[in-house]
Amino acid sequence: MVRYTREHKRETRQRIIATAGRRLKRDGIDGSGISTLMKDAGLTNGTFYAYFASKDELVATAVADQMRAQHANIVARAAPGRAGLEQIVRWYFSPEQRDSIEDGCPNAALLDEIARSTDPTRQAYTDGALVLIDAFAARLAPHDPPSARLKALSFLGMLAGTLQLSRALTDRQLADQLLEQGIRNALALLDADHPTHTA
Amino acid sequence: MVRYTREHKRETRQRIIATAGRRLKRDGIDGSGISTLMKDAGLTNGTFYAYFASKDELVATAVADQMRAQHANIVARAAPGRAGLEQIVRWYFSPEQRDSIEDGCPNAALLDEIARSTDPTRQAYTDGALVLIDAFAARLAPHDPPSARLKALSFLGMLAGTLQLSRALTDRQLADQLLEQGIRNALALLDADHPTHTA
DNA sequence: TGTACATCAGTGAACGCGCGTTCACTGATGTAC
DNA sequence: TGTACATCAGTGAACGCGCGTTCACTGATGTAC
Repeated sequence: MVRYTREHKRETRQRIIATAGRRLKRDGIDGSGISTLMKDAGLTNGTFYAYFASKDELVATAVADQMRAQHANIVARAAPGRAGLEQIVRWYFSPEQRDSIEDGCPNAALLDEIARSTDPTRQAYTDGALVLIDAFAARLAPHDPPSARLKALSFLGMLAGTLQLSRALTDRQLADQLLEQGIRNALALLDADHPTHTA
Repeated sequence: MVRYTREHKRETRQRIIATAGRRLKRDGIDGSGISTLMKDAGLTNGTFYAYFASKDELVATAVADQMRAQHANIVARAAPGRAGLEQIVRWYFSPEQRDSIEDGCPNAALLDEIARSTDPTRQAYTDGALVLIDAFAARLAPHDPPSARLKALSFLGMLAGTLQLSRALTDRQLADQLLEQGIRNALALLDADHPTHTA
């Protein structure tokens, strides 16, 4: 077994970040302890500080990683133009993605906790969100992406809030209907003319 | 001083619920301890269980109270029809309401934590949300409110998600621009034709 | 009206537990000679 | 090539602390006679 190599340690670190991302989305930031986070990665609590200076640092790193993964796996893989955005919307508002919080969108799972977090975490989130919305904007206005940035940003907020609401409701049928309504609203927003942000 | 009366105890209970609502919105559910919640109401931790069977019960009660207050203070006081909804939107997306989390909207402050909560809390939230959206629907479609329920529900999700996002971003200017874009999107949603929910 | 007693809102210390963090230690691996 | 040693990923117990919850107690108020 390869152990005392930089590669091994990098892989272990990456594994901690990835499993922490899932756990944080599932149980929340305050709801996830170091011991649990390390156990998820197959390790004990003691070795945590060989990888991160504090829980805060792991949280910020995991949030950044989750946003990056969201971009790489979902957004960057979608078709160009409006068709890609419609793909994303339909995936986003599917009952499957709503019900699998661990594998789902970090925005919907953590947004209000991130707003309460320390600066490094909020900064990591902001950086990740900017990458996401640039990819949205490029599909909204291929000729002039910057003009669509605000629309892309509000689009992200709408997606996350609607999904959170669908997750919070105890009335399953209503929650499902909300997802369908979310698709209609999102498509309408995409098709609406957008004013340039200097207007 | 009046002490050993039902009234006194009811008032104290109401005070705990009200201050807890503010604290929960500020620090989150997992981030607020019993001692702090009681100290906020001018009491010590020991007497908590004379008022509530568990933290869970207080959380569910405080969420219900916050939703009720949101309805009574903001929504029910708004003008009838579209004008009232526009009032609400402009208040909701004002920088003041975004920056005063304690006094602000419980949906935006707690939605993802509520989605992770126990059934009583999710039920309390759902009940409160239904009252809110019925008031929205009555203004969206005064002639036939039920036809506008889903639109009203998605409207709530959009409001909460956009506000959360504006709170999470570290780029203040972008966060402010998002609020303005939120107003535009919300008004556009209000003005769009809505299909009946049976269509 | 005055006094003895019952009521009960509220106190504050304690319970076991898990938190974030620290640290002495282990033992498999890599390296030097 | 074989052996002694250095390295270091990982362990597991412990730190002080705050958590949710329990409980014996206090003392001001209300009630009975």
